[in-house]
Amino acid sequence: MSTFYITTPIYYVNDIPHIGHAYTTIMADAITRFRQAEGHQTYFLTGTDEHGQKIEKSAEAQGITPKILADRVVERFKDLWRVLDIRYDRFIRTTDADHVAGVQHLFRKVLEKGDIYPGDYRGHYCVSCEGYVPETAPEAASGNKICADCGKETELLTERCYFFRLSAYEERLLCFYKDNPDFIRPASRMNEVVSFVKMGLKDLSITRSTVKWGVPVPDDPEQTIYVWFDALSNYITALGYPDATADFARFWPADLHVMAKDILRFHAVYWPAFLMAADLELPRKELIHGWWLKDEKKMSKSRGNVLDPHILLKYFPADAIRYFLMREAPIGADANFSHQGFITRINTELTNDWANLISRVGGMVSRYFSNRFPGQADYSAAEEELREDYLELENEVRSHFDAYAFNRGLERIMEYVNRLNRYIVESEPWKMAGQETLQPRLEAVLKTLVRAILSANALLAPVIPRSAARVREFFNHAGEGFGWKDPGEKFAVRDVEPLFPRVDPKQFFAEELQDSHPSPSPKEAQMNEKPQTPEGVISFDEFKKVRMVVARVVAAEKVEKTDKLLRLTVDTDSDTRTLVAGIAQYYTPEELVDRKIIIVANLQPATIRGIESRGMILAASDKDGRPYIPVIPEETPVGAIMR
RNA sequence: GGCGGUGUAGCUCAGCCGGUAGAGCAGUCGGCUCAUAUCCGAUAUGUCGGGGGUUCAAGUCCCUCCACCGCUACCA
Repeated sequence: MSTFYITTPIYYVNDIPHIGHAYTTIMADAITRFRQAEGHQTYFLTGTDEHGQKIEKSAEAQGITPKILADRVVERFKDLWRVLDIRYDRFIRTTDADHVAGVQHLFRKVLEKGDIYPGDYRGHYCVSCEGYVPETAPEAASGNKICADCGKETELLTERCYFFRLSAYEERLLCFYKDNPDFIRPASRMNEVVSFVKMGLKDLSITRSTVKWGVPVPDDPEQTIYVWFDALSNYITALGYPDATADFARFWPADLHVMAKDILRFHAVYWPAFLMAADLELPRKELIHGWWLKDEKKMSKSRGNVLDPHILLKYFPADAIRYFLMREAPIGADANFSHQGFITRINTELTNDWANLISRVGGMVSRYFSNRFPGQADYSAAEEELREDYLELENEVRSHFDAYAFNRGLERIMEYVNRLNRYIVESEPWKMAGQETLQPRLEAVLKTLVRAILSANALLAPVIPRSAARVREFFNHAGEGFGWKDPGEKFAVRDVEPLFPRVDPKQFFAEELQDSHPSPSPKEAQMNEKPQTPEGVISFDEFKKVRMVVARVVAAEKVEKTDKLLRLTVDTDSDTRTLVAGIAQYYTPEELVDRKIIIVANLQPATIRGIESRGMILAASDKDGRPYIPVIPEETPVGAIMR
């Protein structure tokens, strides 16, 4: 029997589960169920990443141990997976003893091989946050980086740690990508990976002495193993690595790692390199999906636009959420989540088309045959056509699902559902009902509909398993595999109950979005007929958000190795700040010094050419992009606000 | 700047190896009554981002420009 090993990332317990976690996990679950229906023996792994400084600190803040903190969050994940009908084989935690042992073994093995070596890590360390900031962080005038969390300057720190010899794997990785062009799906992501590796790989520091909450380095208890070496290893330790367990032999290498695009590099570059270093086989494929956006923006805790699946679960069954997420988003692209879109999709496709089809067919079988077919059906070409259409549908849907294009597959299934609804209207069974001679025809029509429903139901089952099981119950059919369903000529059915009760959009928006979602998207606001400023017009309040002040240029210099950039130091009265402007081709530093200009003072800082630019200079721009800096009357005080 | 992607009906998107535009939703009109006020049919709207080129024929190939997005070591 062929096997299929699939994983989600392990989720960081610093965050409580949200729709993004749900998306990845539902996708993996649907794929698992699909592979099962195809006859594969599957192993589905998910879990949590529990180590690291953030956990250490937030546990400290709550006055509990990191493990207790993790235990609590883990329960929330498991609860959500239970509610969403996620059927995993193992929920691994990086604090599991076998994982810890496995990571240590892996570390030791690569160390002995020589691809892990001790060295010094130099980084920009934030004392108050007790952590390193990334190289991409903005830089202060002193040359030190600025910590994104607290805004304080960092200091350059050197600490002893272990490095992984990632640089040695550049060629081998590129070869691997070349030989396995399908390794990363969708293909566009593969290009990103290849170009990243081609730019050159630096060795990776994989341990920390500043972090205590982690897997200790074997024989060097001062050090703990840092995030990625620890976390990625879960995919093999879950199967029993380093022991030659039956699971490991049967399921490794993984057939599919599913993840969101933000952790692509770690899975597509670091992970294969680690495995090569350990002489292990590489995963076969990695499926990268996009993000769910809210109001066109990435959901984030700080933005407060995170979508909690529990709100939807109050109104809709888990299958509705599963269906929507799989149906709505194209394979690798970001998708926008809107409640309006959600309700419309569920009400039209699942309620009106699919559930109502089942309801009307079930109703007729009950009324006209008392739920039991006599077995005297008189079939015509129309019924045979329905069967043939189904077989064609199944081929297409399976190949879509095989390519993980669930949106396409589900779309095709709905076409078939529409086809069935049309068939009912065309055959007009209610007109046959009263006529004795047409009973065999009526039986043929309804039976064929039940068969078609059961068949389509099997295709839907990986995505909406719970309602699929109910449909099987309604029609007394146990088989979960694919194919044209034939329960026999004399089969009996049960009474059918509503599958996806209609949710009234008005009620949903009135009750739910008011309390739980203080800022509905513009579209939804319009649905609620709230007043809106006309397109292209901003309100006075919106205008007031922009803080423009008069500033005096204290110093100006060209940014080295650029043609267009000037680095300006300006005095705004309340502070002195640096900003970068792309005006060097038209203005010399000399003519700007001491001049008064207008700057946007509350613009989000950006790092340009390694310089943090806090604000932007206001200038008119002609169609060629040439800037014209307005002249400010000499007597204007520095710090004056424009309005 | 480099590499990649996207730009098609009001909205969300299909359109493979080129043959004079499609679906769903929303809108309008009509039909049915078995069904969760559900279903079925018909129907308006598009210079397929702009410009140029190849071709008998181009959303579909080539060039170029614009906008937006992703990765990345630079024009806020």
